Amino acid sequence: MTKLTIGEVAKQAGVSKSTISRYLNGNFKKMSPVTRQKIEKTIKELDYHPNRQAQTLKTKKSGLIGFVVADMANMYSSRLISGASKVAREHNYQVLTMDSVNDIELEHDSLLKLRDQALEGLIIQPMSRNSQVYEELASTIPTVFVDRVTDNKQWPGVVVDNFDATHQIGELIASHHYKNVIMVSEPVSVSQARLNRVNGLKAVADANSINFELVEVDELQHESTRGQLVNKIKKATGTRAAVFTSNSRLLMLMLQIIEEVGAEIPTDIGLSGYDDWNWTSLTNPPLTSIEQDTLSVGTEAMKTLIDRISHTNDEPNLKVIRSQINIRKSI
Amino acid sequence: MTKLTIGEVAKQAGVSKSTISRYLNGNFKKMSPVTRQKIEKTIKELDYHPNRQAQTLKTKKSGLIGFVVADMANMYSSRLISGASKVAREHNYQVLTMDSVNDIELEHDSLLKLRDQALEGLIIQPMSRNSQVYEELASTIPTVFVDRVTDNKQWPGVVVDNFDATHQIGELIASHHYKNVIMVSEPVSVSQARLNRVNGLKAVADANSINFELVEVDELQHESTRGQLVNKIKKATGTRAAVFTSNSRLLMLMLQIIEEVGAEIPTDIGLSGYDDWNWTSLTNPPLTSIEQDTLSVGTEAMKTLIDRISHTNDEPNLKVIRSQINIRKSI
DNA sequence: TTGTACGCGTTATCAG
DNA sequence: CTGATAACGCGTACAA
Repeated sequence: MTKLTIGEVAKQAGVSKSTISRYLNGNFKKMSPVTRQKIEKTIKELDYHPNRQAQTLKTKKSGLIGFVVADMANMYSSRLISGASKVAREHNYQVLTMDSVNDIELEHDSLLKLRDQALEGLIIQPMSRNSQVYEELASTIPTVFVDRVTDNKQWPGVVVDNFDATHQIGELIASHHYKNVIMVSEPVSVSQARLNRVNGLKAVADANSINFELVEVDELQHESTRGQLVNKIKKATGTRAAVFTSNSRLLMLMLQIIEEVGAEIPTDIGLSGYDDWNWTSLTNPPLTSIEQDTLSVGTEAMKTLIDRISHTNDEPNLKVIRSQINIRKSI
Repeated sequence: MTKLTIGEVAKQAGVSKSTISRYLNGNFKKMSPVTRQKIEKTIKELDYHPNRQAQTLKTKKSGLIGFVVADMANMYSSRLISGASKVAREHNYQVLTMDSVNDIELEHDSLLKLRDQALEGLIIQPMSRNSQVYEELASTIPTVFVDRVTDNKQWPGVVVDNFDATHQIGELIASHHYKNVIMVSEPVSVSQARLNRVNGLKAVADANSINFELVEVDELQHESTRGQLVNKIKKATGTRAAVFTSNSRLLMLMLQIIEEVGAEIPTDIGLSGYDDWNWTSLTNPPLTSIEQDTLSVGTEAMKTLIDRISHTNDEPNLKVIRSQINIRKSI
């Protein structure tokens, strides 16, 4: 059994390699229908399919796009890929995914490995605001950054509207005449995104002379953490306070605690927060929440990347994906 | 600027391409330290790195492993990839991920695309129990199936212990002298996994003459669905009943409903179920739950795949990953 | 309309 | 220890 190459097909079909190659690449303009059908037939018979590596070596087009995510095991990253893959598929690209596992060194390694793959484009959910490798890669192949902004304003990016989203929730809270806002978040200083979320909410609170308190919690599983939160809620109950959490777990935890304390939502206390898992419509009452459109971040990133690859649009730009505010009954 | 190839490096270093190639592939056995250092130096200076496509074309080793997941946007699939990627990285493989998006035709297409990529191995979370493409690919390159069993017993696979896990929970329930078990699940017949979960629990119930009821729910967001469940719980309260849910959303929903009804856990009613998001330790009381070790499914799959690639172990085998039973205070 | 011949960047076989 | 040289499988001027 001789291995199946374009040459073999040519022999079987009684034509030359060039003709087969033309057929494969859709150059039918100058090809007699006879030979075309002959080729089609033998290709089907032999079940031949061309070797991508050889094609790539020749054309420099691998059909591959690299995607380095911060943490594959995180819902956020995987939705990113999900959205990006969809668009990639529509444009006949395949996505080579690498996981940084929240480790800046692993990200570095991943990037280096991707560099040698003749990628046509690259999407990065960056661990840092800048780096030598970013520079090198972004200057070599079309690159788009997602989720986190970088220092270099020349690089196109797609991010989420953290400030605006909590700002909107803030407006909602203000319109319901709350007097206090308690924001529960994991440590804020380590993440620009968290900071933006705090600022968005705080801005409205300040503007409306609503009292704003930030509660930073860390070890959620600790009894003491829970106890601390229980006390906070007990004190806040009936004071026209609204609780806002910066992620889904915290939101669920607070919902639990409020029920445990016996307070009514929203009569005794308001509750809202980020929902990463899509469950806030199932509770009683259904929770007003912010839903990040991570999928769109992925699709938009891939779209702008493909624009760049085809030079449809080479302008540096930062796209902001609006979060969805699900207004329900907890505020 | 002439592009950087092995030939260019050779010229600069004053040696031949062959020598450079030897250097690149670590064949230092027969190489003077002098030339070795010379090469090392110029490679660093030029910042040269070899072209993978050319290497692959020559060696047939792409360093690529394909992974087709059922639904990238699903936590289960992404954890699978996460685990697999980790092992792949340790062995210097890269993972080419494709998303079937729960569509059998898209899976087919993905598989066909992967076929042309000179993959060294393939992992599939299959949409069906068998198919022509599975046969073709599995007979061509080392392949491992994950999460779902296939008809062909020759194919290695890694799955989760659905029956055993719920069976264990059943034992726990029985040991606490419950008289009724209410299992809440999404439609069972469409999924072998769900069926196994039901059967595992039912088996224990039957063996211990515990009354077993299966409640299938579909449209969770419907008011009527919720109403139906509320009624069920009201009736069950105080009858020594334990509720078990087959996924995380349902578990959360039931927790909510039980609290709404005013029943105490576990005094008035028991509660347990699958936890996909790791939140059951945060509730009050902390919930006894089943945690699937999806990550391990991914790592084990990649390990057996790599064994197959290196022919360390070519036996057909089905690995079963045990779920973790988190015994807490709700049963 | 089709075929010839060369090159893409690398590895491997063989001499030397 | 090192260097020619021939593949790997394909695309494409150029020629016919």
